[in-house]
Amino acid sequence: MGATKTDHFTDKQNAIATLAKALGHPARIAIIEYLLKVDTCICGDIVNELPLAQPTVSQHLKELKNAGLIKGEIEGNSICYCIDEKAFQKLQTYFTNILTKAENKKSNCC
Amino acid sequence: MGATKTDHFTDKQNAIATLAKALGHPARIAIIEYLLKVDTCICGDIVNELPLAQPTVSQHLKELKNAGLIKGEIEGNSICYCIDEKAFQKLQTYFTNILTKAENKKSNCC
DNA sequence: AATCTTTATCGTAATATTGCAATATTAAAC
DNA sequence: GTTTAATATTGCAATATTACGATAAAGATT
Repeated sequence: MGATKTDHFTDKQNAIATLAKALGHPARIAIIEYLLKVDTCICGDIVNELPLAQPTVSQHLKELKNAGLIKGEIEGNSICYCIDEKAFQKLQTYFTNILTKAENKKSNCC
Repeated sequence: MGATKTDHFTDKQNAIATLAKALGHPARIAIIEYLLKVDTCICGDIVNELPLAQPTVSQHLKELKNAGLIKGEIEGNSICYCIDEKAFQKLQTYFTNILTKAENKKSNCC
């Protein structure tokens, strides 16, 4: 035991959970926010922005990339990391949907 | 080590990360979706809906409650669990904001 | 009051995550 | 080709999460 039983849930449920999980750490939220703050995508100074050691930041970046939340392209000897809008679009649509459904229920509910 | 360094990040970053983390498991996504599906909030059969043992489901419910994503009221000898819209509102607003910012950046970017 | 039903808690095993020092890799700069 | 700079990988310790059987708690039913 200890491992998540992903095969018992739908692909959609697993997909949303994966995205949410990747954002479930303040360092990764901070990375996303930093990527939005800087003007261009050529941003090789993420490490200096965060209170974490370089290998730790690298690992967080990898997780965000695996989840599809950011894209990374090699640009010379540094790397150009970017927000991947598609993933955030998915999340936003999902939550909008939840709110709509919750609103409709309101009448016969606590 | 192994513990998240929450004190190095802003309250807002930690708050969003906490909400995202709570949704970072397919069972908890499934619970939210089930709560939306049933007509009323008096729903004592969440356990039967999930492919997990009762203590496991109870634990997931507790985590969702701690994160503020659901509310639970004792209703006789069963419990009335409900979506807490405020938390989902926060998430939706957050992602809308991210998308807006990402859109503005698009020009001078990959 | 004995029993049933529903939910929570405890204890514990298996696994995953977090964080970093040390080291590797790779391309630019000299 | 050697050094420098930026990022990735490895290995490992500390901690957290996931899952469940056993048990407890508390109101409902008989």
